Amino acid sequence: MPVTLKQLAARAHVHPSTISRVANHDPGQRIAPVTRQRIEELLRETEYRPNGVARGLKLRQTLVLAVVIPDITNPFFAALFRGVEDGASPHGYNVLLCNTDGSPERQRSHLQSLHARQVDGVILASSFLKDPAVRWLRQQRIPYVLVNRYSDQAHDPFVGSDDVVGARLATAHLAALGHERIGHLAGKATVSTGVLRRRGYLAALSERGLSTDPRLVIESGYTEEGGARAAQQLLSLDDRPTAIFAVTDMTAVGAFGAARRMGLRIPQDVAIVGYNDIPLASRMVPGLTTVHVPIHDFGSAAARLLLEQVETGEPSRRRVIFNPELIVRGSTAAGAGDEPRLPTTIGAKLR
Amino acid sequence: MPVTLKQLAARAHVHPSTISRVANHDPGQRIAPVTRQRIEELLRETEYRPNGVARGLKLRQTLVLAVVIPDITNPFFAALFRGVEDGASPHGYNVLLCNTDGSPERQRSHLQSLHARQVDGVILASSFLKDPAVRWLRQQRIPYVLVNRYSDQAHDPFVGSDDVVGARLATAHLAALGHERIGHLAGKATVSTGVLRRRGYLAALSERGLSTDPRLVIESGYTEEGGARAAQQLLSLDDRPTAIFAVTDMTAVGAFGAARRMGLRIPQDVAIVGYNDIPLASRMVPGLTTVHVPIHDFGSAAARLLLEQVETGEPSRRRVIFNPELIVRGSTAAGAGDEPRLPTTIGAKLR
DNA sequence: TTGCATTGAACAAACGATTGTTCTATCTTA
DNA sequence: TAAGATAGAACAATCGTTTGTTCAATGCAA
Repeated sequence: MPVTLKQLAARAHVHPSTISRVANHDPGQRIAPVTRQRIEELLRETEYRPNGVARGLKLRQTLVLAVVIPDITNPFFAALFRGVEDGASPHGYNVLLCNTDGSPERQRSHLQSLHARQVDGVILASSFLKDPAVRWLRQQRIPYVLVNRYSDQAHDPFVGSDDVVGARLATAHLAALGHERIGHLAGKATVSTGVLRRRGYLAALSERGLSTDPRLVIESGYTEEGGARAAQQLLSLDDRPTAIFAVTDMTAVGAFGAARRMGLRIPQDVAIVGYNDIPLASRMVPGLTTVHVPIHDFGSAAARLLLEQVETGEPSRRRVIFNPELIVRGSTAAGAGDEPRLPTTIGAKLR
Repeated sequence: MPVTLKQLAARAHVHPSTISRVANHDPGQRIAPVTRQRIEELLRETEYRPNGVARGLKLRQTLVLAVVIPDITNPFFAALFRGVEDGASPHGYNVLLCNTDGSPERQRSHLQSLHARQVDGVILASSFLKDPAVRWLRQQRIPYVLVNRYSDQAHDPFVGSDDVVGARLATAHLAALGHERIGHLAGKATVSTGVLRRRGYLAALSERGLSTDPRLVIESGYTEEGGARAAQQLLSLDDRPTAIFAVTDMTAVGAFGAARRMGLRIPQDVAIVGYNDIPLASRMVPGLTTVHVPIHDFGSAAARLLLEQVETGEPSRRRVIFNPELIVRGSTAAGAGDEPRLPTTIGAKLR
């Protein structure tokens, strides 16, 4: 068992509060220099560390944050988590990770558990539009930040990118390549990214004067399996699209698989664009054209916004929006672009 | 603020301990049925949940576990974490995630922080051979389980596979294909997987009567960048190897990139085998031949072993060893194997 | 020498829950 | 009816820290 204040107090023949004050450099109370030195020596010697649980109870601050996401095996969320940890860890915080698999019930139950544990704040990347869980967080006065997906309630603190712009970028790119039938693997109507990226897709089409055949939009969700299923459906149409904009890279990966299984070449028979630019995107063959967003920065920015609230005690309504950026790779550029463009310096970050 | 026992006690005109006993179904004390009902109704109505921090302090049990790994963006560790969460979550545990980036200092500092937080147990997948941190865990009587890597101290509880067998499988496969110069991207000499897989590699070579040219073994570490660097070095030799066994899939992915940049075809010019069978392996083109281990099961088995210790209060020395299994894909099988074999049913798990 | 600051440390009350012990009615039984 | 058993609930200590308050001892000035 770790040493406690009381034990140290006994050894030093002082009151526990005196030890506590020395350990915390309490500015409000004078300690005799000689006593201070004696106690500091003792603290070093015994490697005293205050019990975090007791501290949490007394101070109502646990130094624990939580990240709630659909699934950590999705590389997007893995990178996001690293961003959060890298942002929070230097401030002494530890981070709990909760996977919801997209289930509102699991999200709800995780949040309740986190609340009972008195975590200092929650970073939520699995929220829905009009999510009751978000209302609940607000009601309970639990500091929180929404990431990537927002809930359409009055100004939640949020970190993400402009999904409409990103989706328009992707779709316009396909149109510029001459594609006239462009399909969309859509996210869910209950999730902001689903709605907004679909909106961006439609906007780009109408800006180009292209028809918006509703059969070209199929809901795929956000998994590889969903992407494969939806892409297969799309590519089985009589007049199948020659290009597909997928709501995320993982669904695009599913589309890759489906196209391959159907004997279609990428990009000659069907061009594919994803969203997020996860590390996997650049490693696909051909490389996946996608909309780059700074995933790691999402995480660290969210951590900043959250810690801000924790420290001030005030809820924030700040939003941090990053600019999405189109990265063109082989999955849309025929010919030389068939292979991902590789940097010549080994170890350089692939895009 | 969540409602407390004291507040409920005031509302129900009873003592807090009575509420606590009802809430916990305390078998040691009789509660009048009428009182019980009244209180149960109150608990439901107010959605009372005991404060986890206070509970942790009193019971010396926080219902929090921690997973310590090098890097969650490595798909191997992401899958491992899911296994742990899936194993621990149904028992009411939340899980902290700590990334060390392979640094012993960061590992050490994380463990100390976790100890101060009184986590109930630690799953450590970043340990070194003769790791002082492991000794420390043992000394502090913190329940722990080592995963994937072991530390060569007396029988730590451990979950993993037989690395020598797996590496021999991989290397023998290459030899059976006729390769005579087989290189190895080796892990570190300070890590069990590094030592054991190298041993398996050497064993397979000598069993086949193949020479063991020391220049064919280059330490790559466990990152993609390290794999790329080491592979480039290996493939620049005058008489370069025609096959490479990489210590992990991520280093194999690095080797893929290096080979490509050097204009070498896989598997015609150089065959590559990895280890772990991360999801990415089956998506490479060509598919990566690799040694399959049940990563998710590693995690859930580790959770089981850990909870066992937590609940009995006794340290365990149990070891769970899974059988590694060779998965042959296009990166070693020329011709038809050039493309990964894809299942016909969409949504089936790719191997 | 008395009185009053000032210094330095002890005291004590939380934080919220758990649990062994004690207390007070009510009920049995002789 | 008095004594003892029993049911049901209150009491109180505890987990380890933090922090406002009190207290004792010393110093200084009048």
